Amino acid sequence: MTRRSSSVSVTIRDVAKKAGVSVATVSRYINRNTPVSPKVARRLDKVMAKLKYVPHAAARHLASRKTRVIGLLLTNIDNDFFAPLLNGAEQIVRKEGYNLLVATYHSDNRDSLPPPIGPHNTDGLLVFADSLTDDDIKNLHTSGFPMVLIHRTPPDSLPISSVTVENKSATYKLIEHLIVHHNKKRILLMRGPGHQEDSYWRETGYKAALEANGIPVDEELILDGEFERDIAFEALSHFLSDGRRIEFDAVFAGDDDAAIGVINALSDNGYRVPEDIAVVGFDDLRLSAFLSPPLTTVRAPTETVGQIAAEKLFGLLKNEVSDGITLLPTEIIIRRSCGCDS
Amino acid sequence: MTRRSSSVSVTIRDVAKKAGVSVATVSRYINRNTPVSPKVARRLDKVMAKLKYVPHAAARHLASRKTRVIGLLLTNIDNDFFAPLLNGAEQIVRKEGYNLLVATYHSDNRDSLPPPIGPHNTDGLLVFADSLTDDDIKNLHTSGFPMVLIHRTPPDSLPISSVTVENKSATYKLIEHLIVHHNKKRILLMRGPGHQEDSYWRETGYKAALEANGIPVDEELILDGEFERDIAFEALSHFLSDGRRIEFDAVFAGDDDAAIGVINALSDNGYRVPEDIAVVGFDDLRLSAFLSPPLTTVRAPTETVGQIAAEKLFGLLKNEVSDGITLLPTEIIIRRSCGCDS
DNA sequence: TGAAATAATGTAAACGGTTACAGTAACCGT
DNA sequence: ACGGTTACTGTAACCGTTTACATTATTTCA
Repeated sequence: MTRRSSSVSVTIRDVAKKAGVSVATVSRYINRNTPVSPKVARRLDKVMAKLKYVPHAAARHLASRKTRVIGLLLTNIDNDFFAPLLNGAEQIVRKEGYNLLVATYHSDNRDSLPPPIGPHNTDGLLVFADSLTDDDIKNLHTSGFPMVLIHRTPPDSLPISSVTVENKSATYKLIEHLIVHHNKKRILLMRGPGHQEDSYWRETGYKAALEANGIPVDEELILDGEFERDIAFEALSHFLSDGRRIEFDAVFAGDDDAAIGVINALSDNGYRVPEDIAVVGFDDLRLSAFLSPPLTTVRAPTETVGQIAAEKLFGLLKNEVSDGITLLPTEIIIRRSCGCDS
Repeated sequence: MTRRSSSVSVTIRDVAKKAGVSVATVSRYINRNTPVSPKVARRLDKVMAKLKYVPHAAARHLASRKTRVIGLLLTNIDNDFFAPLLNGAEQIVRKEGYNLLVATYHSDNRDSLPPPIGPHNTDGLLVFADSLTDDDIKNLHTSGFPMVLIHRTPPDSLPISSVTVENKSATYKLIEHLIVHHNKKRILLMRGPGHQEDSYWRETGYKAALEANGIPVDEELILDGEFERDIAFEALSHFLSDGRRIEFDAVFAGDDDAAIGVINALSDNGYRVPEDIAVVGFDDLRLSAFLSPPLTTVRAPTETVGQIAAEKLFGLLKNEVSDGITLLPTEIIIRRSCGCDS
């Protein structure tokens, strides 16, 4: 027994020597890129098994200039929205025999460190929303680095692959449902994060629906919910305890996570949902059907987004050309929080 | 403009030449391990910024024999249980300037590939439950590879760090609550995955509580829920539609995810929760307080588990000795699904 | 049968860093 | 003024693969 752990120190040379061939042959057999005689193949199988040889990833990466790793850059993890996204991406990555490096970062962090993942440690990047600035994205793109954007479109209409979901018309339908089926006229909006596209298009859909139905947009009914449960809770609680007592009869929470905060704030203040105030969300999280009341929302195919984004990235790695932006359809899901009894 | 992307091909030698120093000096400055004169330091800062130099991770790994990556091996991702775990781990990993490689694997996959992450591409591993077999773990341990187990204890009482949560006494209290406060006598158990320790201890706690209260354990009241919503739903639906109509008045679902399946199966079959059947879970997922009815469960500090596990792993990397198994406390959370009106 | 084509293998130079070892320059105390 | 520190800096070997190129063994076919 030597001092060093065997599994870490057995190299391709050990295998080559023991099998009586050159390292090149071993390498070729491992990578299956040049045929090797059946005799040698069998011998190598045995030797590698006996020695428990595992190729050293870094050496491989250095020599081949491929990491066999793809990176997923998120703005945050602690939100039930991200689990299906990650899951979808991981499925494809695993199927392709790659590894997945997951990191959180936000383009606001300008002062601090550069993104922890990029060309130096991955073969390609899945970039969620505002995890990177437009400039970061442009730089990566001009350097030819494979990348697909998630829930955002490319800056300057650059030909960068992107997959996102339809926000505006789904929101429009959702708000119109509130107006025509439930006769709501004072619908409060919990806006999402400032620069996020989902946020922008949902707000646009909201305003379009109001206007199309002759309801003026009242800026006093627009709060910042940031697509986060706690922030939405605080924002609405503050709004409710504010002396001004502004009337409203429904809330579009921006997303389902914020909707939970909204429902909480409402019930803490003695409002019943949906009898007093209707609440609707967006995303259709796994939990949304099980809330009390079950949440009327928009179904976004988040796991599929993760899968398609990863598939596109692998397409890029295989030198296929970027196929532009994929907009996945969404559908409104009527449950009880809007006042329906389905 | 050259053909190759500049950001990928600028090496430490380019920096050294342009700054008029040797590559060793550049390396030393980057790694801050040997002091460098202030003059040179300033020059290097400028040159590296101008050239947009980013050290090539693989080359670094190969030379230093450190990857600055830690691996998280899960059995699956698509369960709200894993988001906080991942989040906790990622926080610590980021704080330490490391990267996180996430993979799913299961020790059942014996036929197929070896685990995608290990000594060849990480400096240490966070191993969740049964993602690895006992043998895999023993091998890694004898080779001296840093590793901390999550939600499982070491095989053969080996001195491997481990962090998990208290299952048995919490379950005991939960079941006893059903018996003494709600007078339940026929409590159905949805068992978790076969070899998982959480599963074992929860079943043990369940049986101990029944016996301590003079209720015989009835194997007919034990179903396999696998800690998964859909499986629990199917198992219970099948049980209910089975001709035998076995009586029961409460369900311990094993975990909260399964509890959702249980509640669904029950209401699909015309039972009211908790009036007809009480339901309790385990984990206290983010969503559990918002279910209808709000779920009585056990709070497990999953995000903290992720943090502590990662911290322990970094301790190991800094050559601290394994500090054995950490058992985090759990507490029962009474809400309405057990029949209480809190 | 022998030249040409084909298949399998070997040799050795990268890949881009780290670090042991060996210098050199400046400083210090006597 | 000089030996001994101290503080940086440089040279070059090495980390474990891949792969271009060279070489050898085996077929193929006129």
